[in-house]
Amino acid sequence: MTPVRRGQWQTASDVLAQVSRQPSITRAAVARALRLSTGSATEVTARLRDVRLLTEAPAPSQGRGRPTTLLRAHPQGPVALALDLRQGSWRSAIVTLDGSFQDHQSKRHRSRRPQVVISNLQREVGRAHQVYGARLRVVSLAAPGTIRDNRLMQAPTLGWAELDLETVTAGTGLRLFAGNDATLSGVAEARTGAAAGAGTALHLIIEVGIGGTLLIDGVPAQGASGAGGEYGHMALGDRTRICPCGARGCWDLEIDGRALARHLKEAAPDDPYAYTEAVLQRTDRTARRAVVKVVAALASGIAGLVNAHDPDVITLGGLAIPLRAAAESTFEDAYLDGLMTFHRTAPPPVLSATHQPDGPLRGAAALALDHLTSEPAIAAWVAEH
Amino acid sequence: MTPVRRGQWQTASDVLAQVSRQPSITRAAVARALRLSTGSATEVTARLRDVRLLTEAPAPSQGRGRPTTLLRAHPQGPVALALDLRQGSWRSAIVTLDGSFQDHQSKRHRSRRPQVVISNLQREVGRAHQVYGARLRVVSLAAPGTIRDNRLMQAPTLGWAELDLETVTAGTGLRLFAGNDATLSGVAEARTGAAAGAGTALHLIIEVGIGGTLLIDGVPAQGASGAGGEYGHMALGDRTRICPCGARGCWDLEIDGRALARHLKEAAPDDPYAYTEAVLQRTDRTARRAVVKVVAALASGIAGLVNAHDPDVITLGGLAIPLRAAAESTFEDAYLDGLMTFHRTAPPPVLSATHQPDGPLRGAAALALDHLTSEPAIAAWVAEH
DNA sequence: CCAATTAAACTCGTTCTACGAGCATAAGGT
DNA sequence: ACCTTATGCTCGTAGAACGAGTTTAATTGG
Repeated sequence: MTPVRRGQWQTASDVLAQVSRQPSITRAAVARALRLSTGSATEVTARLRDVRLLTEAPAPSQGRGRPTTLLRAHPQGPVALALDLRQGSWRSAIVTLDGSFQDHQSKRHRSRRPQVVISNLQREVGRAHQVYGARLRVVSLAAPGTIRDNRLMQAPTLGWAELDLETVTAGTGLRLFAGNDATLSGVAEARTGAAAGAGTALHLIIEVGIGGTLLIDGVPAQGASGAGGEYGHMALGDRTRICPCGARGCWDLEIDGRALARHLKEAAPDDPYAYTEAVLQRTDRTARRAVVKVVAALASGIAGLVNAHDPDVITLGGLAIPLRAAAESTFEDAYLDGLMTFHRTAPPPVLSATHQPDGPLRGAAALALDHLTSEPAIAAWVAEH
Repeated sequence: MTPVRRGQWQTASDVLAQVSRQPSITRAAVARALRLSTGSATEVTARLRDVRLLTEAPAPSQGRGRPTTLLRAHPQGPVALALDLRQGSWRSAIVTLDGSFQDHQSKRHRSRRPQVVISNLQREVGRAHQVYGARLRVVSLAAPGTIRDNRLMQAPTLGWAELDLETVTAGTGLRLFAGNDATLSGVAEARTGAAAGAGTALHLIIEVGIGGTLLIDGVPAQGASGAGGEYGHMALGDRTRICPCGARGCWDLEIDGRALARHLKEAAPDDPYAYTEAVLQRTDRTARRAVVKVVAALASGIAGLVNAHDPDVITLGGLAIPLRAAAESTFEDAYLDGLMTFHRTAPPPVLSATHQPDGPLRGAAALALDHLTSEPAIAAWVAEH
């Protein structure tokens, strides 16, 4: 029997991780990045070719010297299915080892009943399973709600009760990675978006309430059961207000359409997202004043999180971007005002997310690829070939 | 020339990490924990003995079977110097690879002037350098203040201005790891204290204000420049109050002696720590009421952090322990009240820190050992022998 | 158009870690 | 005394990665 040596596919795994993070990276670039000798590079790529994980294509020559090759996913290599469940629609894509999407599609929900939506997802998993067979290794799913150990605990946007998401892959034997959509869009930003390369990044996204995640070297701090990142439920607001989450004074209630409606003395909106967009269109002074209050609450909350976590960069998504844009100077003032003095000389930049609508799907794909490129997954794949 | 193979001392490093975390662990236990074959265990320990990193001593027999050996630090092996700078005193200890302390001492400051204190630390480093020579590899320092890239940015407890801590090891060529005392005591808890084994742990300590850290697998989330963990400077409090840190509404101002004094309508205390202890002694209703308010602010803030980070466990240190004990039911109520509903069925336990006065020094030692047991450090040590 | 230059790939012998299988050893139990 | 059990030791084997030397495929410049 072949001895399964500790670290047997270590370098191979590192190479694949590089490839998945920087699609169409060259072999020479990988070798440089991992400080591999040319001999080792030759050997490891040959091995990866043999087991149908990578293929090589001649790279366009870049000046003098022997041209290098582009590392691509093998046409018979392993794939993952990434799913993004949204309020009004869902998306799916097959991801290959080089991080590229195939069969990318987006469909509207005909019914929003959990059973219907989940069975649509199941059907998609089943289809991918049929088309790709043993090449399909793992399914990852982004969902708009609090997720704990692959269970959807609360999803106010969808209006769903607690729900086991494992049913999506039930019967296929495929491993599922379910994650919060805000968390996963944070992963996308930290890997290939506005926070790329940051050691510590904070991602915040406003839709209904605020969600987000702290990312350390591109890895989200998901907590004990994966339910981390509910920054909207810290008591940064008015303690007399009760949040649907069960707690009081939640930040959530200060920074979205519900807060705008309160400031405008209007009834609580059914769809706080659309309501916020509508208020942002208005130019009257009352509306502007409401927006300013919300933006100040957003910025000072962010400042507190900067004090707490000292990130290299903060990325904003969803309504946080237009909100901030609508009151740029308010944002800046409240942000600086909330920072500890020593942070003020070089405050971490607050950037707009670059992956906008694709964030959750990209992030889900990234986590799936982390799994595909892990040593055990490679070893398992090799054992089958 | 010997090829420096990737992962050359990988297993050796793993073994040393085990030894440093569980002093007087047996060789057989290490082999089991790392899933090493007996052959590999024999080989790796022999290698570590050869390079003077470990020694073996016969272990007391534990029932049937051939008795195993205890792995101990080699008497000529590498050591680290751990320092803990406090308000009224400082401590030092030499740490060996098995995590045990030698030359543990504690001295009061004669003067608290930065120059005097720092030169005392320098002298201690110099002494250790003379006594241990090339065996001394690294110095780690815990300090009560915000630390960024080995600079002390603000230290309200000490009353010091910004200060470069690198001077402590200047001239010796030794690498310094400086860290916030609350962060380091969190490391101690997560490694060998009340949060041992927790994947995600939150440590909070009240002295003057509140400090702490989020720990993921025992590693503190220190942020971009190491200044992370300032949870006391999130705006959980009254926005009209200005904090010495420069921000407003800081949680800090709600949970220590300053808050108690406000509630009691007394003047802001010079020494909020001692003041808190004094108020905790009092049994009159006014004092009790003030304590209750502070405890509620503490507990609901903690609940918000639980929502945000979903830790397995929270550990409390410093005055947080007697404060909570003084109003146990208030704490419990406010804690549960601030949690999102789904957390309430099994809220993460809030435990008292077990390392109490030694926390920062233990944590500093732990981080120093992380460095000593790292592959590059081992390779460097081996190259010299 | 043919060197010269350059960067990268390939070949090969070597080193080193870790493995597994089998054997040896030191305790407790009968 | 002999069995059982847990552990340590020996040894042959395999795989990964290295370095040095060689080859290859591009650009550049005469």
